[in-house]
Amino acid sequence: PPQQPQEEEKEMEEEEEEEDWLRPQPGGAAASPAPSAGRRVIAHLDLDCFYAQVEMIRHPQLRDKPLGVQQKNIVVTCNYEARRHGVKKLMSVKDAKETCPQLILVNGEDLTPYREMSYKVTELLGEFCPLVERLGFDENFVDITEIVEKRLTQLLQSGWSNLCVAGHVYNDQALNLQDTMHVRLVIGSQVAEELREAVHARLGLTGCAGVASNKLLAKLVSGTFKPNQQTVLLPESCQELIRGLDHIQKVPGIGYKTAKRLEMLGVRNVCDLQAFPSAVLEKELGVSMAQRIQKLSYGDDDSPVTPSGPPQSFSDEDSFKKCSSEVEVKEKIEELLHSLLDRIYKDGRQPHTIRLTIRQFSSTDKWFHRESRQCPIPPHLIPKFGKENSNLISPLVALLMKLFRKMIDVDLPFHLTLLSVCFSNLKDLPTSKKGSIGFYLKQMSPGSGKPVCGNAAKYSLKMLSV
DNA sequence: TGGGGTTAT
DNA sequence: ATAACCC
Repeated sequence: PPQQPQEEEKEMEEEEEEEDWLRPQPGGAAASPAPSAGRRVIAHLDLDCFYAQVEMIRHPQLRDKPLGVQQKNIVVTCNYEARRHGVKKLMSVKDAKETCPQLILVNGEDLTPYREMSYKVTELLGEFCPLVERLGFDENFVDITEIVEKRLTQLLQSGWSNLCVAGHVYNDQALNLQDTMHVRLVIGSQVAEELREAVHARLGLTGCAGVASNKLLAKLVSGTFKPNQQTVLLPESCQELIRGLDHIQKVPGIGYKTAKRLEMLGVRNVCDLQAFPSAVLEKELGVSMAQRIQKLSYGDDDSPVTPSGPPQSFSDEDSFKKCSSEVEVKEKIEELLHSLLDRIYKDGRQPHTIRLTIRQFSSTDKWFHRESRQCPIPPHLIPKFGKENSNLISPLVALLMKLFRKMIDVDLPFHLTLLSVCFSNLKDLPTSKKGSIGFYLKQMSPGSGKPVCGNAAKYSLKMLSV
């Protein structure tokens, strides 16, 4: 049973109100807790080899065979059977076939099935809790603080009985149920297990979860036990986790460029970054970046879980060996537009900006150097996005070709290796003159019994606050 | 090395 | 518009 509340003096801070009863023991090991841990409980969910899992659902007969997902000349991911045979993520098709001749490859250049399943996962998590943030197609952060808080209250009322951690505890650290944060994180591990079970039961997908007091730590800890397992990080093991990273680029938020700049300063690992003089770092990287990444190096991350909501942009791209004539460009652009218009139609919102991106061949500087031009979509075209309108294609192609000529002098030879079209600045459909949300939600398309606007209706609660 | 995404400047 | 970051 829990200790009784201790009727001691009110402390100077108004920070802790109802939980003086669970303070760490004065004699207890006061190892370094996560800085600014607060009392949040964050779960990070990371689906196992996501594209390969989706393909195994689409083709059940391939489930027990070594399976890879191919885009162009690359095996972008593969199932665990293939990994047992030595196939790695982002291996070239040639290497993969040599490593594992029985490897079965499916083409994954069209992301539609993955995108759809990805949003199903995010929406499912959204049923548990409103604070769900997507990271790519296969990861989600969930701020489960409120769920944990509710269960903690219930637990206190109903008596203690047995509180059990779900899954692994990082570093096998012993639990101290006198510590309120330990209790919260244990409850968090139970919630995370329920999230994973729901994703598996409803969508047939497995994945890993990490539970910790912030996003950085939750993400780092989720990978400790790898397929289909979960791990909770207790604050005292924070330094072990973060210092265990062998290179600074493994810290989420420190990418390729920043890692190179840090290396030039002699900063190679997380300990180096922790110990590096702040003033020097600030002069080198700017105050904001310097302070942020140095906090990250201590496992300190106060960034909130920001609900992603519907996508802010829709893009479609294709890469190729060579595209060197205007006619070819036009053909590729038309292809990209067809699938994009379909996606935008299903979303229900209207884009107000269009962008064309290209990559020009260069022997050095292999795949950097993309350029783009964007412009507003002419107002008279915008209403046409609501309908199944193929006559949008030609004005949009014309617009995109204008953007193309702003980047490329078509009278000179050129060599493109990528084209990409992006629609952004998405706005909800204007509300009808009748004006009410009810009217809006009841709009049906002629044939089906479904609302005209999928996501617009789905996310229409947002309109109430406008 | 693919085909996506986001935010900051 | 680009550059950085994420998957």
